[in-house]
Amino acid sequence: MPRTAPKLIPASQECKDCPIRHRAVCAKCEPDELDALEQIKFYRSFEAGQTVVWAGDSMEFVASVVTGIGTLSQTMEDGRRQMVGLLLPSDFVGRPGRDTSAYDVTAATDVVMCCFRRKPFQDMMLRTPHIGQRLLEMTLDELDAAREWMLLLGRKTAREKIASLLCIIARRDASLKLSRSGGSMSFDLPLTREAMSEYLGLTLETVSRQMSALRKEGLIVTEGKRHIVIPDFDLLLEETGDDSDGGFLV
Amino acid sequence: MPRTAPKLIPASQECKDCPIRHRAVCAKCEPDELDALEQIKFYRSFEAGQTVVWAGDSMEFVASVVTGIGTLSQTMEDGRRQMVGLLLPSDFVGRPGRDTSAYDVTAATDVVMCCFRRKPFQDMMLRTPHIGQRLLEMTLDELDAAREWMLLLGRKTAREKIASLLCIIARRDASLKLSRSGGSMSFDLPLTREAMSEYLGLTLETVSRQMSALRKEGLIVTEGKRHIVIPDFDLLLEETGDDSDGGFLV
DNA sequence: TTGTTGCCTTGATTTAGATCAACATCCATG
DNA sequence: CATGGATGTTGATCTAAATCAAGGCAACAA
Repeated sequence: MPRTAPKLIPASQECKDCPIRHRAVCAKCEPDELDALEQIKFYRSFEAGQTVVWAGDSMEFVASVVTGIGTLSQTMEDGRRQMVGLLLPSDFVGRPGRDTSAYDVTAATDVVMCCFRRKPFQDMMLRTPHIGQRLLEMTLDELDAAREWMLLLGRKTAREKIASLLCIIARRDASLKLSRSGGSMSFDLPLTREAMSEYLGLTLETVSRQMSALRKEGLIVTEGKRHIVIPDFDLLLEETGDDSDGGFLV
Repeated sequence: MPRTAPKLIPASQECKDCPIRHRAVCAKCEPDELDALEQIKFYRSFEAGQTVVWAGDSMEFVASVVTGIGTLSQTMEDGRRQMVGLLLPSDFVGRPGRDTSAYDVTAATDVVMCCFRRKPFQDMMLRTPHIGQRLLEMTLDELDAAREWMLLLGRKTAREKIASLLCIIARRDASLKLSRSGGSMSFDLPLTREAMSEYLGLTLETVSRQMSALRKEGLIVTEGKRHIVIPDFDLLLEETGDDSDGGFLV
């Protein structure tokens, strides 16, 4: 599938003077622009499970995830919940021009965010077109990801959903590029079974059962509840129902 | 839900000299920018059911829908299909910077598109920041719509899905603003039962059954297969499972 | 007029995943 | 080191939607 993977700015283009390299917003920043960003920037950290903002609450900043993993979710009146966004390091949170959050934003693991006060950030976007251009790129990538996710929600079986989620996390979690060797890779699942079920549009029981099934068949190996080893990534990929080429693997 | 409705540019800001008012891309255009757009613009029309491009095919233009309704769909190897985008007049098609279509683009009704050659359009975006800004706005709106759609696919019942789709079309189809009177409105369904099922992640039999159920209960009235009358919009809205305020109703 | 074709509807049956329920494991804490 | 709460697993049963199957109806062509 032709989904474009979120582009990471090559290290050579990062803002070296920037204490944290918030690649999301200042990939091409000039010194004066960087100064301006510094002026309106602050950090916030959240513990695993903590809510960053509730849907409908006012949000006086936009932010970029520095470390950890967050989620965006929608809740129906009767409590049914669907995750609609997964936030990984360098992902952008918040919509310039909107002053309340459209979604519940939650820290799945401990999270550090680099925040920018919203109003001055918006002003800066007007003066600095490449920030908007970068944001457009990122938003288009997110839209592609959302559409891939819609296929998963609408048409995949529970087994395919689980395999897809594991492959998505394995692919996107930069931390485990290191622990990859041969066809095998391993990582810590950043999501509880409940969070996985909210991601996939399933119940947590079904998630648990399918995880057990994949384990029994040797497609995954678990160490404790959360640590996952994928002995053969291509084998797991075949269970996702996606085109064999993997499409958006980069 | 705080989804922002796609913003239509007020008539006062439209390009009066532009034969079709492709509001999507030239809301604030200066005369010289308008000229540049005219240079790279052409029209194409498609019959209902015709495919505009297949996923993976090269697409040498980006476009704005002038009239009619189109769809974006993804297909799995075994033929399972999921619609991932609905294109209504003024919606934008194609991704600047990408030369092949990520999705099957299909005309649901007869469609006219205002196309711009991709390369020059991209060049123009670099020179003309407000086009990019407008595109960012539109992409963020689409992302919100996609996330609403994810909630529908992941968590709603068949009945709620059908009610939601009818409300979405009723709300977005500008043509029927006119046929609204009191709480009732009516319109021609632009989708076949099969297309509805691809939108909703259901089978066409389930779509048909739920339509019949809503008809029997008087929530909708049908004239022929395709013409729908909604006697009381609020009553139908209650069947969608969404928050009572409707959220993104404008 | 009589096929033929494309949509749509309805009925009978099956099934994947939900729901209800019990129990296991792992910590953190008094 | 017992206690309690959060998290995860597994089993039994139920059900919403899928699947399989048969027709209906309008448009159109021979």
